[in-house]
Amino acid sequence: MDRIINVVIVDDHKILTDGLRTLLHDSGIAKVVGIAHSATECRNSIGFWMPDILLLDVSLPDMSGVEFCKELTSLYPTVKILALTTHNEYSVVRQILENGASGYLVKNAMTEEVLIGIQAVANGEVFLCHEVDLLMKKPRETQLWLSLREREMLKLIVEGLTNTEIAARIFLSPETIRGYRKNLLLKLGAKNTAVLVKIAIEHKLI
Amino acid sequence: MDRIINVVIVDDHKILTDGLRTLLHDSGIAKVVGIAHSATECRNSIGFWMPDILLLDVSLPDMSGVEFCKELTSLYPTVKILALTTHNEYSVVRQILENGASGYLVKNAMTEEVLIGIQAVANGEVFLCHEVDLLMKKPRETQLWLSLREREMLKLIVEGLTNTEIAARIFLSPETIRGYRKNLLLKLGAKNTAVLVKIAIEHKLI
DNA sequence: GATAAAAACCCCCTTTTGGGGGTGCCAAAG
DNA sequence: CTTTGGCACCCCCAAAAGGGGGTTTTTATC
Repeated sequence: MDRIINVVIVDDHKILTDGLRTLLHDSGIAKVVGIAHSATECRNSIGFWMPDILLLDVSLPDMSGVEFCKELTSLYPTVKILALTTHNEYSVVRQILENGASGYLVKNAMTEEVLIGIQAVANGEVFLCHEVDLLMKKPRETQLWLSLREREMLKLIVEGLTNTEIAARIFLSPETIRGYRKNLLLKLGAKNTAVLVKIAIEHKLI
Repeated sequence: MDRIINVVIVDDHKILTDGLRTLLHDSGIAKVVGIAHSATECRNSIGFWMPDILLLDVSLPDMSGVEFCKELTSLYPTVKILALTTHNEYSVVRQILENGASGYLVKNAMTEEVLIGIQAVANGEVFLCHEVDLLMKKPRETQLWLSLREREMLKLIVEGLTNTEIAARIFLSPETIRGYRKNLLLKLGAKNTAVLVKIAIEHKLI
């Protein structure tokens, strides 16, 4: 075993991608065969690169990293995706793992963890960096997790729609929307819409 | 001229700091004499490091980068601060430059721009990366800029306080708060509080 | 086949917000 | 010396949100 692992990095921070390329190269375990700074760039070259591992940032300039992850795993099932992001929010981790990622690293993890993670994922394992591992092991009740409908509702509330507008948009009774809104306030422990929006954005629930 | 420039990096993303250290070293123009992953870490060693340039991320885990920049420039006026961050928001750039930074780089700038920036700032110039330079040159009317009172108000609104609560907190008439609230909605082009909070957070006005 | 959770719906009543107007004071910039 | 912008204040009234209670159906999961 232990042949060199081919890696592609997708992240819009050129400083990070350039630095990481050097680091991986110097490590001897992996080689960066491609770098993309957006989903589009990646889409154009991935078929040619065909890496073993794809390091993916969730905050891409042109589309949601979660969406892109879903797209990649269905088009290229042999390419393992290792999320490498700034967020350590339960919601983000869970969403990207549900969409086909094989691992999750936060950017302030140790550099060695990146190497360990790449090797683990290349061997078919699922890898979570220490910090995220702890996060996922916490009892489920303490985590913020919303149903599909609730997330949809939250998005529309954050966009500033009133109950009646939301009702018209998704063909439901305004009373139903009111119910969801109240429940969201309760679930997220928000006093009013202002705090609700704040929590939604901070926890990347949208 | 052209002696090697001593640089310190303050950023909590260890992957970025490690990569950047290698990049700067390889460039031959600068040397990383210290790395800190938090304001506290930096505070403990800066007196010993005494670099020419300090690369500073605004989103530190333990305190606001803007505050920390202010602190550093007053304590160590000879150390030039070059902000290196993810944000290209007018408000963030303006605030950090007002607090003593000598330059501003966004993380998705070209790696070469970092080198150019470091050299420029070391020569006593003010350096803005291309993207930010364009941003600052845009006519002032198109930029979001709030007065001190307005920012204070916005913070309290985002925290979920009602007009009456804010009034009680800062000893003003509830009608005054109402006036500010209306004006904020107008200035930021928000339809209601939900959108106001969203814009405030996204543009880092708080 | 029970249990639980999500989804959709309803009423009463109070508080808060938002849209529209308006006033006056003071300091800095032109 | 006038204009502009920040700051503080006021009224009316309609719309929206929030606090409290409730019901039913469907859809998983055990």
